[in-house]
Amino acid sequence: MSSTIKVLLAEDQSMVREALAALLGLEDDIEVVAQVARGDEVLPAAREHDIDVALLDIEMPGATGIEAAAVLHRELPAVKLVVLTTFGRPGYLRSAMEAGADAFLVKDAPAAQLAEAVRKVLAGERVIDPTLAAAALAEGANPLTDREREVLRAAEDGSTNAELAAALHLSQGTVRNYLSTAIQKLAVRNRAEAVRTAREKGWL
Amino acid sequence: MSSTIKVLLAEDQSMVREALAALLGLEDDIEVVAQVARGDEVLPAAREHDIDVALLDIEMPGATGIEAAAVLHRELPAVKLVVLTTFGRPGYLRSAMEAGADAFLVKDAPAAQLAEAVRKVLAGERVIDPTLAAAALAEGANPLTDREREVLRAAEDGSTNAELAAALHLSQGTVRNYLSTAIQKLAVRNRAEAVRTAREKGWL
DNA sequence: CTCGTCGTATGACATCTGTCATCCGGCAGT
DNA sequence: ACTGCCGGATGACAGATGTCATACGACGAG
Repeated sequence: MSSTIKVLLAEDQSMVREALAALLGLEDDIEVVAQVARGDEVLPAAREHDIDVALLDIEMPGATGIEAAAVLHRELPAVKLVVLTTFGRPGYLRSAMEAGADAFLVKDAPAAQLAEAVRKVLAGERVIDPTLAAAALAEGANPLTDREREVLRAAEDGSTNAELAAALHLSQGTVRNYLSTAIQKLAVRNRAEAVRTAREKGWL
Repeated sequence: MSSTIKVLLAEDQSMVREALAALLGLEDDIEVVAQVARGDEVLPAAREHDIDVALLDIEMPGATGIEAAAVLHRELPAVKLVVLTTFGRPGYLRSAMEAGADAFLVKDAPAAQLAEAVRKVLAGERVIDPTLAAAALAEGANPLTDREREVLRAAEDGSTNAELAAALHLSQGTVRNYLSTAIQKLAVRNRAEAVRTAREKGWL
């Protein structure tokens, strides 16, 4: 091994981030050279530190790990991307791969897989949970239009049609139409279930 | 230092759990002697390993960290309890303290606080984020009755009144009454918002 | 014993939500 | 040029939801 693998770690929960850093620190060939807590701090930190691999949590303020991955892929294509998430949602996997991720790990996988994944992506391999990959393929693509997603996202907190209409500059009837079509596409019975299953599939 | 502090670590996400173990492993005076991934495995593991401190994540299958804390407090009162959670919900803090927790940490606190908390609880101190403590006190107690909570919990996934009535062996009208009073108590405008704010406050 | 609260229930009413048909303008394929 | 889809809108209707008054038995506090 010529020199250590330089890793950027992006994860918003300090305790988890520093714990993961400690875990990776146990590996002789890996060095965590930068840590950030927000998605929008990833690119600047990556530029500053000349890293080999970026380890990105999806759920972060500022920008999601997937958005950060897309930016890194465009701006620093040599950097390998490992996306890490609590939720093994097939839609997340799909978006992550589209954003140029080289590996996709869920946090309830064994810890040993983390260092493994870092080494493998650097060797040019891709690391993906086969079960999840199958699920992502089986599920098909996101059937929702942009607007439908927007309305669903806005409806998540329990806003009424009137509030949604005001917030999105739409008529109340249009809001209901979008929700109605979304409900049908998702084969559920009301907006709450629609929001739920769309989230679950990673389609929001 | 007479001997090392023996810690049980309960957290369902392997990667996080093992990372936290690695973090604690860096401390000379602390030793993680047992790890479990489910709330209902806490007591047996604690019995087997003769531990000083239990570190309990709240969000776990089997039983929540708070439930596990209550059980440990009753069965092994000598064991100190550190409750750890992603969500700094005041209601969680309240329940954790009622369950006999000695420390309450949120995962986005600095990692150093974890080892600190372990040492402090062993020394008989209590460790609580002052901001969170203030919020818990300011918020007052949970105003919802048992049944209202049950119905709200059941309504979380978007079930209709008919489904809720069937699931809870109630009449449809009664379900609506409970939801109505819950909505009023929480000062919101529909069940979705009610579920949301109740969750947020840790009242479910 | 009485008062308040909880769990449960009903009926009536007003409003919100979900569905459907229908329409328009824009834009991408063929 | 035609077809189809998307974004946007309206109106009508049925069904779900939220509110309110009211009722009853159980139970704990006073």
